[in-house]
Amino acid sequence: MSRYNAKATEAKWQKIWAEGKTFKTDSASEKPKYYVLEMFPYPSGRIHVGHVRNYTMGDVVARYRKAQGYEVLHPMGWDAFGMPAENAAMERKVHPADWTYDNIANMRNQLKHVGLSVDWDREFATCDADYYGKEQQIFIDFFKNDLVYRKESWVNWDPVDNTVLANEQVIDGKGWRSGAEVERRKLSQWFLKITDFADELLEGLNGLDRWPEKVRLMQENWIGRSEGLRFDFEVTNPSGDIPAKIPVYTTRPDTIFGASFCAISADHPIAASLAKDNADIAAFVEECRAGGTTEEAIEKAEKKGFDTGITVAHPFDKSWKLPVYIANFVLMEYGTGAIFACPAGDQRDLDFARKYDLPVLPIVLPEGEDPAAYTIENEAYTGPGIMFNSRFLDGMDYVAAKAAVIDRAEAEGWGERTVNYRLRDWGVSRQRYWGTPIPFVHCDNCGVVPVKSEDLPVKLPDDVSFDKPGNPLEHHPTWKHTTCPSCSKPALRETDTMDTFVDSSWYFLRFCTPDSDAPFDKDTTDSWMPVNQYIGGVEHAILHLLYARFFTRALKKVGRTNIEEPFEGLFTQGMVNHVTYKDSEGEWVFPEQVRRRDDGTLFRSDNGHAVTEGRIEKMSKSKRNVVDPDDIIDQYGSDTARWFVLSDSPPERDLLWTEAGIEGAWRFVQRIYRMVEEPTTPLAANGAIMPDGMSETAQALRKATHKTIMGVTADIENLHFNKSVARLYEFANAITAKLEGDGAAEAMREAVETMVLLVGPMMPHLSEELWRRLGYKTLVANTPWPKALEELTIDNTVKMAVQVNGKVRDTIEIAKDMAKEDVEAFALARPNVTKFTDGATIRKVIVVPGRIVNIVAN
RNA sequence: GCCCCUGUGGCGGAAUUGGUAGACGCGCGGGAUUCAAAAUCCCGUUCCCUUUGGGAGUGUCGGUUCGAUUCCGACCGGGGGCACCA
Repeated sequence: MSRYNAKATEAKWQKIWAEGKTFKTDSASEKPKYYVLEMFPYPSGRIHVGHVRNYTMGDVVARYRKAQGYEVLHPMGWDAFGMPAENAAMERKVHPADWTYDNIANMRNQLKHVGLSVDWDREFATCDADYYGKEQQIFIDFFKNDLVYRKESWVNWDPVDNTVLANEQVIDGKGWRSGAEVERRKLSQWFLKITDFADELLEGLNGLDRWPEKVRLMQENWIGRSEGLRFDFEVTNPSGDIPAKIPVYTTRPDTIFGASFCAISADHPIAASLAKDNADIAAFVEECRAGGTTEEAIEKAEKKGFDTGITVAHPFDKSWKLPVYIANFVLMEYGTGAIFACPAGDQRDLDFARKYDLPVLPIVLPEGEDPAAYTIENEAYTGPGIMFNSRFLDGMDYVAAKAAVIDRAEAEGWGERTVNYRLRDWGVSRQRYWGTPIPFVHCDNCGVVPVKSEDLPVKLPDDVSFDKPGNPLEHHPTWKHTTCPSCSKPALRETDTMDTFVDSSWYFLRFCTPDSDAPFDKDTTDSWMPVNQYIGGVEHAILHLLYARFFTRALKKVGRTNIEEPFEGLFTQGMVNHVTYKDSEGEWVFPEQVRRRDDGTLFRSDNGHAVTEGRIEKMSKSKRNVVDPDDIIDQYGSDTARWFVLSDSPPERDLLWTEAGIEGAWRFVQRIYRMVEEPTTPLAANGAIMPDGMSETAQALRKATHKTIMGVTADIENLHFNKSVARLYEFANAITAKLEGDGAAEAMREAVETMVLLVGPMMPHLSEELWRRLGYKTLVANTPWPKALEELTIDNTVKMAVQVNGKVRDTIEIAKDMAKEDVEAFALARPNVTKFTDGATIRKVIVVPGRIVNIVAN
């Protein structure tokens, strides 16, 4: 029996594709365009199985579309800036650039072994000066269009590493590297005005009908639009720095007569001015700032406040005075940093009121409650109801009351209807080396000045030291010293670099024209955009995808594109999981070290320790439940790995990696190979014509062939790769079934050729190899997708189930176009049916043509 | 706490608009081939009942329907997102 040599064959075809530039994309092509993109990888050093799954899915789409006659853009690059490179520099004394480019070289090599239909000529890394220089240009464009600004803002500061930490890098209130207690500091930071686009980004979600509902929902929640009333409280006892008015925002203006106090954030300007002359207030404000970075701390945090002594007048009754508290649960970043509190209608306000013994007046009466007896105890009521205890609102539905209060506020001029967003502007400053330098200069005369376009890129210095904590750009002896682009006097460079999410917010545009002197060529890029199918991990559902959407809109605003939404279709694939193994010492064990004894017990190959199987978890280095794609490809070949990651699990769900599964895929590879090399029925000659009279089995095979074409096409179209895999298995079973009589050789030839073409997107190397062995000189990669002959797939008879009282009692095979009455009569006469209907009265017979007959009898 | 998704054999999972539940794969059992093994091929494999045959069955309990994995309600389990957002 001949065996397929995957390793040698795959290398051969990869070479042919590369040398023939098979997957080079021509932007000038007359064909319709299709842009397939997978989220580009971070060059961590090695690819993992998750990458294989992600890129295989994209590759199936790309190859399928190419076969469909599209000019396909399917590029690859590297999201190459970020902290791990600096960590490596600190730990191993390697330069971040060297570390990164070495990793890229390794991973590129690994990816090439997967056999992706990528146009490698378009490859770039975000850490290429050519790329980040263009990014600096975009940043300056944004600055000139008021989309970039500087603002003092609170950051997580690691006092040991002397750096700002992202929220994700703060673990239990401590720096993830140093372990030091994180401080809050106010620093001048660069921001991008994503909030200008809040409404657009929200509205735009409606048009993204090829995005997962889940992702749209997550973005919607993240943007967090709310409608309410903004109004001013008049301070009744203003003095010194205390202003005459305190603006507040509420989504529940209907509850205004349940107001009990006003609360301001510890970061509110009023709190700050009070703290100047009052040590107790200063201490309280400090306390508020210290606590509460972690979720757990917030959950457990007690509501705390400080009575400022200030009072404000109720907007509807100037004689009604409300105390003003500084409260630890009020956020400066949302709304106006101050609230009116109605304890009966808000749990936080209620907790606070109970603690400080403030009034709790119920104002919304739930249905069925007695207004005389209804009280609020320890649970606020936030549901619907009728207003009471609310003067002119009494008796109104709470929704009508909302509108009534806003209308009055607007008419009387002390408030207005306002929309608020949870979304904040995007702080992009990072005090790090390995990122895109923010292209600005600080001049004593001219202030903050953008670098001139002709001086871009502002390159990172090569000679940097990571010995000292903090930002190496700041420590560099000369780099930051420059001259002002405007007045030419000595000035200082900005030493902040950009958040790496900026790099990934426009790379898909650069791929369209990677050699452009501009960030990208507008016309060509617009001809490719939007990305027709974007594929990546759901972990990017919010940040990356929202930032990319914002960037595209912002780039439209500055005139660089006419596109609004970057990704027409989005697919989020699941993770790859594997069982975990632990040995008797409690140490995690790599799967390849696990051996099985005859009695089924497991042990470690290196030291013989007993091994137990643990939970199935996401592959992670720390738990050692990882499989190296290189090993798999070396042993079974890329096609086997590709086939396996597409099998079984729906692509959006997690995939369980098993040894048995990969072997199953390998068996299938061999099976297809044998279909060509050792066919059970000899194949007709290449190009043979179907004879007129064909045997029943030959016709059945033809029918299976064309049904499979239809099914697999629909499945790939809908990204249901697991279903197309199942269909191809079924088709393989049909091919191996007994075949004889006239036309057998021709039907077999057609079936096998179809199989080879249909598996092409999934197992491209095997497909090319067999296509050649079938006598073709062309590449499958350049061969059109097979077309189903629909007339062959139509059945003349149908099988129908016959139910009696909803239970299946018989199946009948009848002519497809048999009249309803005839079907009914036929079914009623069947012995398996009469057995159940004899002695009963037939009440009703339901005939659904082609599907079912149900006889109701009792 | 709020929002969302999900629950089908030993396992991963199929099942147009409600119409024969369990396709396909894995695993397992049996057989063929072989001196033997690997590989390959064939048969069986939801559970229960004594079989020809019947009964139950898609997390649980109800509802709508001739008919529910599919639609509706309540509950239970698993997963995800957000989180003091006024």
